[in-house]
Amino acid sequence: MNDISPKPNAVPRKKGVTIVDVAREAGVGNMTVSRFFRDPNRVAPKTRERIAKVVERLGYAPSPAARALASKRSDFIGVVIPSITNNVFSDVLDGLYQACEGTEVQVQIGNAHYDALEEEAIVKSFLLQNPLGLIITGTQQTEATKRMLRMSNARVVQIMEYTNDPIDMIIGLDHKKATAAAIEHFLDQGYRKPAFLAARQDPRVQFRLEAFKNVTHSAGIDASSRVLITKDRSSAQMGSKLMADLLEQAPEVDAVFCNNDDIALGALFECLRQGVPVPDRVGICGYSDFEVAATTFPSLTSVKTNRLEMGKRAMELLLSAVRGEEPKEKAIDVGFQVISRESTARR
Amino acid sequence: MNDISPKPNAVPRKKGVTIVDVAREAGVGNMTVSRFFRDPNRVAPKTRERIAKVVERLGYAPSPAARALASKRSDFIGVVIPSITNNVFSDVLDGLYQACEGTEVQVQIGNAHYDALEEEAIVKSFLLQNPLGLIITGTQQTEATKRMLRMSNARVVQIMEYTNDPIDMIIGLDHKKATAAAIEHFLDQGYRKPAFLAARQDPRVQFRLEAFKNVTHSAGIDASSRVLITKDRSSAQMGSKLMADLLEQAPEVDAVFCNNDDIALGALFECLRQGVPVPDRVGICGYSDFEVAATTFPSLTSVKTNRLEMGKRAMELLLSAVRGEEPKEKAIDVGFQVISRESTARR
DNA sequence: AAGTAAAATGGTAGCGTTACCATTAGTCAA
DNA sequence: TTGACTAATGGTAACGCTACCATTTTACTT
Repeated sequence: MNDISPKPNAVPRKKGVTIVDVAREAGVGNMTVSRFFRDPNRVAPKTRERIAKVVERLGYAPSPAARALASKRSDFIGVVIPSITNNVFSDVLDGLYQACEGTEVQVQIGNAHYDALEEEAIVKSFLLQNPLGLIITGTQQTEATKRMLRMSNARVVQIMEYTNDPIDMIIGLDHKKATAAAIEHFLDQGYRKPAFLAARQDPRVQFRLEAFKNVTHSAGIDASSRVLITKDRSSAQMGSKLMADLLEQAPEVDAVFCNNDDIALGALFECLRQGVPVPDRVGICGYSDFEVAATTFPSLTSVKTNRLEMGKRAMELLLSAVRGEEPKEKAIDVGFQVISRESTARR
Repeated sequence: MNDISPKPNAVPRKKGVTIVDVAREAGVGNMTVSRFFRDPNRVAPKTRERIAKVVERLGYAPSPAARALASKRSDFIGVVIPSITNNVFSDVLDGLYQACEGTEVQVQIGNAHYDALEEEAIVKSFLLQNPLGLIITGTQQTEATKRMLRMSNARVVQIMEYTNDPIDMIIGLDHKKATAAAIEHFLDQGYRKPAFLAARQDPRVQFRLEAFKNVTHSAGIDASSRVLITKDRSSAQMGSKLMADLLEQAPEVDAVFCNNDDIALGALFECLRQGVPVPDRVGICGYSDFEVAATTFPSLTSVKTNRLEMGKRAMELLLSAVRGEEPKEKAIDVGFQVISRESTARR
């Protein structure tokens, strides 16, 4: 454990106005001032006004640390995601932040790097601080992580996936269904030799692969030689590389399902580079529906996963649970849409 | 101010092991245990070992809240950025997080939405918590913000820009120089009618525009009719739109400097769509050098801004300052590189 | 062995708030 | 007016740690 603590010579802050000063000036007890902040309508309107004035004049603001210590509760929400750079999560984050704007909650982000043990360590460190709640990605936590979360009294929202057996609450989508819909879209368009490109890091790739196998199998198609999965992280460059490999290994391919839009983007560029006509010779379907998908040429069919909404609702769910309003639904499916564009519009 | 505090019926956490328990079990005073965590080599090796064992056995971990209250100092670092979804910042964030991995600091992110007043509010709320330090984007803070920062005793690192007059410390690059280099690259390639596409939200656009004007002017070029700036946020779709507008308004254009790679990507696709040959008819240069730039077709010339490094070093700088090691350099220029690729490779 | 400086340790009083309960003021019906 | 209830308020003891300084050990000289 690296020691980051400031050396004794580091300057501490000046001391400020405390709740006691406010109470004295306003001619009330400190509990009343405390209440004024915690639950304003438990203090009489007149008193409220008086306190407000003093607070304003003195520039008082409650100390989060003292609050946390006295109440054994801090007002932050820990968010555990597997990557900060992956666009998928920045959209979710955006939603999370949007939903807690104007509230007093603080958000703290932990980056688990697609590693369940790192995730466990982050959760442990978060729980130590008695967070209001935690938001955590997926359902593949270690047993120890799940146990800690269950034993703690922090509320927990899992995101990105959907299951009816959440640790506490969950909001996400069914990646199998979403993938199945995409593959069926290929079949509808007359594609018969689909491929599957992915970066292994994301555990949700597994679900999607399963769905891919199921759907192709029921359609009497053997696509097993067209499944390419790298263990590197998802990126456009990796998409190009996978596409190049695919065209070499399985030149018969006529449709490519990419596990993320960056991979799809790379695949698309590789086709442009090699002069492979899209969508006629090869159809391409991405996953996530990044903003860029609508503007590529040809524009990119993708599975929209409503991440902004997911983030927003996850935070709302958590906040309402924290407030004591037990949500009617503890598992929410935000669904998906196959956005059909030019890259799969075979004539 | 929205009231997020849990209602009285919300469950507080179970009480845990305290420093006193550890001290008792280890047969030492609590100050020694406190030291054990704050500054291990101020306690004798034997004692240290004894404490370590008890800590392990009891599963003790210090309470951040109590620490913060008693020491008037908390161990978090506030990061203020103008957008979470903009890839530019996710790279910086990644660097920041990398650099504080393994340390005890917590990172808290505030999203200022490209709004100086919102930024001010965030800084205020951060300072209330006596952060170890703050990392803040750019140099365009309000006067009030700057004053608060100067008066507080939190260390501050500004990022993204470079100036020799930082609030405290700064690490970034000179966007004027970087832009000038890009435009000169255009001129070197024989382009004579450059254009400037941008989304106004980012204050650094202003610097880049200035450089664009200067360089074109000194080259005896009047490019004023080829400056297109939208106030919407930067995106590939916006890039396509701007490019389409540009081709209509100023068909003579032969080179396009885009203020961000997503805009460049959109512009590139628009050219593909309209059958405008890149780089022969029009050269395109992006800014930021996103990962995708290397894999587009044609591959995209871009100004690399070393954001990961910037993030890492910003955090390192801050941490060392916080530790009391006064950095020799309080203003660091991480520089840039014009990465020349196919999109400006005119024969 | 004694003397001195440095290293190691500990006692205690806060830090600024909230929980818990007790008390006082206010409201309304009879 | 009084009783009976509710609303409003306040006193005080934690909460778990660190700062400050005093004290005790240890290490090293001579």
